[in-house]
Amino acid sequence: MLNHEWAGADRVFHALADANRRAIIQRLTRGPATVSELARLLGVTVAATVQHLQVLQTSELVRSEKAGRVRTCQIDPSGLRRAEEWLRLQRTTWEHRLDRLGDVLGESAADHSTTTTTSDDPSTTSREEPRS
Amino acid sequence: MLNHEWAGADRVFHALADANRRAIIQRLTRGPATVSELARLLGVTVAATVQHLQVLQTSELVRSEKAGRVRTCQIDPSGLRRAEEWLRLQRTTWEHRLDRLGDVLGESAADHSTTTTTSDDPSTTSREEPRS
DNA sequence: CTCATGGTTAAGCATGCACTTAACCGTAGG
DNA sequence: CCTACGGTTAAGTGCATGCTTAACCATGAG
Repeated sequence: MLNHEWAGADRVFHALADANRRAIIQRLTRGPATVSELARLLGVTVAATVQHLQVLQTSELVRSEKAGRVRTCQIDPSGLRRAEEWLRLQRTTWEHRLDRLGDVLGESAADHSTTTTTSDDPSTTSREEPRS
Repeated sequence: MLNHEWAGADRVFHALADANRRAIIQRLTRGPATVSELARLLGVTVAATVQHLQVLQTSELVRSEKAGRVRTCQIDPSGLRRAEEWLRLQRTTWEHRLDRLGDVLGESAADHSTTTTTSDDPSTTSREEPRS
């Protein structure tokens, strides 16, 4: 149930894959910052920072507004939440399977058709994006 | 506090950045699978699948054992947990900041030196990896 | 107006990455 | 032994990515 809309997962995780982008997020959790502040923090050009910010914004990890000629960036929680939920879903699914498996082993402790628990469910999962 | 050891974060998030690797994880939460099963699921070569599995293993997202000539893969929860915790830390840090900000706005509602809450904490965070 | 500051955009480049093919190894089964 | 199957490894290829420089736009200060 609630397979939700893991469409954006690709964007979010791709954004999180870069150390500098994670550093931006980490910084912004402490409070808003301007583009050049972030650039100084990362030790890269302002141009590079802007590119990172574009990625972070399209994945809904960061929001930003322009006041005068200064752009101020801050955290957008929706992206973080999405990633967090995807991970939690995977972990809980895995844990529930272990629970069921424990039940079976507890009830009929004699019969164990062992690791052949595989491949008996053809396509229940429905991939998120079968790649482009 | 508890800045822990976000060293492996780079590996984990890089691993999670690929849609096919996430598909592997998603599949393995339902139960173990062999290499060729995963290859068939992804619609790519067995060779490509092995490469993905190497990435997933070094980031502690998947474990695997070889029995005879068949390698069986399953979830390794430690990687998932690490990623989940990093995200949770960022989100909670951000939320706590909002709380403190709410306190200030509640107590001394008159004085607001507004959005200048920025840049007054030079380097409290200590980057995880200042990039190679 | 003029200059400086903060940001945006466009190439260009070098590296990394996902995938393929192809040769190869090890374990069954006949 | 011989063949088939599951997996591993090594090149090689094409595309994406992260960064830089450089030209450019817009706003604020003198």
